[in-house]
Amino acid sequence: MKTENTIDRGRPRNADIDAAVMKSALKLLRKIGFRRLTLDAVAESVGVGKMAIYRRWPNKAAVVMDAFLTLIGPESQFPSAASAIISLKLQMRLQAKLFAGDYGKLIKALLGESQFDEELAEAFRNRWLIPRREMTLDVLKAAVDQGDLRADLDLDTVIDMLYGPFYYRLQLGIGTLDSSFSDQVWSAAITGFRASGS
Amino acid sequence: MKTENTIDRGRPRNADIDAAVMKSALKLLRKIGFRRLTLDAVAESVGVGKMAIYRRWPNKAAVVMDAFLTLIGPESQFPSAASAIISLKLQMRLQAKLFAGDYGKLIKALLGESQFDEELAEAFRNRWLIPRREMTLDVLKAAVDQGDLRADLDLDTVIDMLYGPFYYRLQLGIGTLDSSFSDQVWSAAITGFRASGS
Amino acid sequence: MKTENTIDRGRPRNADIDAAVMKSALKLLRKIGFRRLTLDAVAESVGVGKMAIYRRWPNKAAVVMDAFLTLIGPESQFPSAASAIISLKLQMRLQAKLFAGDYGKLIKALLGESQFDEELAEAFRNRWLIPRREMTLDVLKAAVDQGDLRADLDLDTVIDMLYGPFYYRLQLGIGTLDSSFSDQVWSAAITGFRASGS
Amino acid sequence: MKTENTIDRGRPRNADIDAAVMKSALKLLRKIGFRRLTLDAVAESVGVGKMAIYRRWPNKAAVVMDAFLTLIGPESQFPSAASAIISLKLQMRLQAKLFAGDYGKLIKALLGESQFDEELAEAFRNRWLIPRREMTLDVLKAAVDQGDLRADLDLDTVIDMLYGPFYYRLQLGIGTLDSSFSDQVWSAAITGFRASGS
DNA sequence: GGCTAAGCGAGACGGTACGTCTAGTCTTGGG
DNA sequence: CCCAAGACTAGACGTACCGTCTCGCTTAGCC
Repeated sequence: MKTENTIDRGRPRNADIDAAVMKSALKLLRKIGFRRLTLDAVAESVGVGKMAIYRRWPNKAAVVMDAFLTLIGPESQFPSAASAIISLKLQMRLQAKLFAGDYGKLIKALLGESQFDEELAEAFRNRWLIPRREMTLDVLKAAVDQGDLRADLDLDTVIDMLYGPFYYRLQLGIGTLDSSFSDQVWSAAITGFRASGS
Repeated sequence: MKTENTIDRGRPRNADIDAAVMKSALKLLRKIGFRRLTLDAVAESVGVGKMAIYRRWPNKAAVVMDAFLTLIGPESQFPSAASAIISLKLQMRLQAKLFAGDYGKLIKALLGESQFDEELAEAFRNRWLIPRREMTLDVLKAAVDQGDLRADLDLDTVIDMLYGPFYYRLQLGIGTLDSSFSDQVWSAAITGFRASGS
Repeated sequence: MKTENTIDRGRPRNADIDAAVMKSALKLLRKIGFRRLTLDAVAESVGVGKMAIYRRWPNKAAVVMDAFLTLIGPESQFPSAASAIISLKLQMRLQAKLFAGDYGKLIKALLGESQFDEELAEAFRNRWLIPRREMTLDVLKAAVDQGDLRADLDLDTVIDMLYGPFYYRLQLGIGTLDSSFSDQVWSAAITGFRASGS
Repeated sequence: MKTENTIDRGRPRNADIDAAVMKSALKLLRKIGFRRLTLDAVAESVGVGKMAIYRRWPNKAAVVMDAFLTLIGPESQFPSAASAIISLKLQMRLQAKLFAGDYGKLIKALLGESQFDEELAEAFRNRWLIPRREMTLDVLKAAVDQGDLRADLDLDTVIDMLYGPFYYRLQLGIGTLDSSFSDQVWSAAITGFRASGS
């Protein structure tokens, strides 16, 4: 996707720096939070000039976002299960667990910062949100095929109802995020959207 | 609530300043957003010293939050209707409309900032969220009494499922916030939580 | 001359800071030189924010120039003597001594920096050079009246010939700056410019 | 001086680069001055890597100094004349003209920068100043031989008195640099240092 | 009517991070 | 070994804004 049509000239960027910066950023992020995290501190801890960072990312938020997405990329796949809705249920439990832990803090911070930075928001949407929605969409379609959900649903709205409550509790700081909660949301949704006549 | 046990001495505060500051803050907020809004700018535009502001509010976020709450306070009441669930449906439509407009931007900013400022988050919870949840709770209880919702529900979770999707779409910047969306969420929830046997 | 027609409003500047900054600047200047002197270091050593400095002076050079001029202001007066040319001779010895010491370093740096900063150059001219030239001019006029110098001289050029060699040796780093040198310059000039017919 | 005892191996340096770099450096120097001149800019304008420059000169100042000296090298020789002091007079006029023009600016900048950079100062002394002083010294000795100057003079000081005023006016930005000024300095000096009894 | 306490406009203050800039060095692939 | 390109470290720069403090002045209520 990132096709550079220019030939590679000059000293190539040191890929280790990318990784080291993101790692350090995540570490500091967990320790002191987004606001108090400074790129000066990151640069110093990595033993790198600030320019090496600003050459790669436009600002602090972008660094952290990239770090987060790189870290979390492979996780939160849908578990395989007997039926699509069971797979969904299990995945929602994982999400609850994820949100309740350290990742939750990261998401809080990044989503918060995204409210003020459209680029960041876009990165969050494109690299975190949409891929996960796509996966969910596939599962929901399977559930429709399997006769567990009605065929006339707006599946986007279904997704919003399934996952909205997670973000809500995470951001608003109200209620708990555990599998009990997750299961309630799931079962209510499944009941509400169940294939009629069942 | 704000019981001052000291006798009022000295020059009393000029109440006009409170209003003017909040008004100016809201105006700037809409124009340039929370981040780029400075209290210096507010103070100057009002023709007031910064101290006059900091005497009234502890920080920038508090000013904006107060402005927001003062502005929005009377709105978003539950409309009266034939049944509780219909009243709920109408209120959700109002909420969708609210979130889609200028208020949505304010909420975005304040909720975003709340991720980094616990005091702000608390103010948001106590002065915006909880009052509205209480109202919703009453309506839901009425709906239970009226036989439209099962009696064994965790109503807090019900609220999360009803309103979570709104915040989700607002914060994530995905999808639209209109009465069609609102109605879908409502009807799915009502179906999912309907009194059994109906 | 510095008549401010605006009424004094707001918190007045703390005059101690002016003095402390200049003092610290001079101290650091002597220790590490102009180039390696940073206003960050000055600010920190004084326990002052950088803004407090930038509010008073536009840049590093201005701080140092001001410090220098404040420090040196009262010095290098013409000593009284039997005749004008003797007073001149004594003053030139003082100047040689001045240039050979710490002040010489300051002047080197400031004059060097002035080559790149016209404002600075102007300050140097107006607050250091011209006052001293005026004094010298008076002495030279007296010497003319006393019959020790011809009356048809361009006294500005005389001054250049008297003091040019000092700056030359200071800036070029060639030769020594002592009273022997000073006396040679003086006697050659006096001989060259002596009233004719002697 | 720069005797390399290693056999020439590998690709030979491209001699065109030396000239092109110095030319570009001079051009930029005139346009934006020493301070704002960057070797990055020079390298780019010449279409050369920075290393090609740093392989040839140790730093920015050296490049510019070299450019200046290469440019100015052949000029400002002593014109031949009937007597040594007349030759001196003519040369001083040339110097005045030189200082008043573009070369003056270069010298201003280089001498200014020399106040902060000992290497540069040394280059300036060794490659500009001293050669010219040597030439002047020869002329002054001839003048002594020809009976126009006393034999007991410290000729170094004589040189300082002859040329100091030029640098003084150049650096301090006071007075004009023309042949009238030059002649005044010359005649005063000649008179002051004339062989006694003449 | 004078006293006292607090409010007020203005703006200085310490602190802190920002993102930019440049010097001089290093590292690619290729000649 | 040279070259073009450009990444790299180091570190100062000048700006911005926060929340606090201080000045001279004003405005109330209390004695």
